[in-house]
Amino acid sequence: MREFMQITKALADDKRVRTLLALRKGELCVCQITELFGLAPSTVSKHLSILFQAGLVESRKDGRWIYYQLPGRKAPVAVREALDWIEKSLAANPHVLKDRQQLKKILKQDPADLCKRQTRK
Amino acid sequence: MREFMQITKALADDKRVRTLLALRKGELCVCQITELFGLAPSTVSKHLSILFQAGLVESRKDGRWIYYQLPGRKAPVAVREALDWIEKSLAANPHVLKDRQQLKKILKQDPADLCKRQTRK
DNA sequence: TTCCTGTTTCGTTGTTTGGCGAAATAGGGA
DNA sequence: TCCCTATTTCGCCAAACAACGAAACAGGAA
Repeated sequence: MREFMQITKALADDKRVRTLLALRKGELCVCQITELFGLAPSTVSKHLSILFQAGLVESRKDGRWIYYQLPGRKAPVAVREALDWIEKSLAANPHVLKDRQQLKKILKQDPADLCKRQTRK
Repeated sequence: MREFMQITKALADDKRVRTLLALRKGELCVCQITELFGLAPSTVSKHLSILFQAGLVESRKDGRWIYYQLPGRKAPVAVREALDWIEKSLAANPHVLKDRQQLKKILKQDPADLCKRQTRK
């Protein structure tokens, strides 16, 4: 019950749901997600921590960079079903499609530049 | 997006999730759910209103009594998938089984008596 | 009509949560 | 070693939220 409620609470914020949808196409580092939403890096980090603790994302460290991705096939049923549910319900949503367009632009840029701009703003 | 987030927010509270699971066996009136959780009637009413606005429950009026139930087959996909997800993830959960035992006892009592006791407490 | 009662609405209170910026952490590179 | 930088942690604030009790709202019964 506790674990399940951690998932539902993690999904009760649109930024976190949109993060999961953005990760469908592959892993992203914190600064790329930060750029997508226009939030402060610390805020995005908190969101990712909540998703992580619910088991909805995994993370991988590469030097100074931390990449987040959707969990693999061995994830708990509750997690897999949740991700399927989101996918089915929102795949065609205008807001989500807009995010994907925006993400395409972000992926063309150098992540290091994104980070530098974010810390100075 | 807005509608979907209404569903996720509605599910981000364990009383509301447990309410949906309690309704699997059939409709319940407010005072029966109130008895199940030991909350104030006004609190339960608010919870049901949130579930209703998210489309996760339907209601039926019978005199002074209002019965809540799970939505029928014509409910939106996002709602049906959400209910399936909850069912699959929590059907065997100890806490949920305990609720079901408690609900059995409640169903044996006269709803009118439940209500009277609740308003006086 | 006037009661009685199941439910909802309203106003208040204490807690949780999302957001930020500043400071701390961790991991290259000079 | 000492910087530089990507990310996290911490402390704070405002908004959102769960809970309650009191009052309002139905709808049947007298």
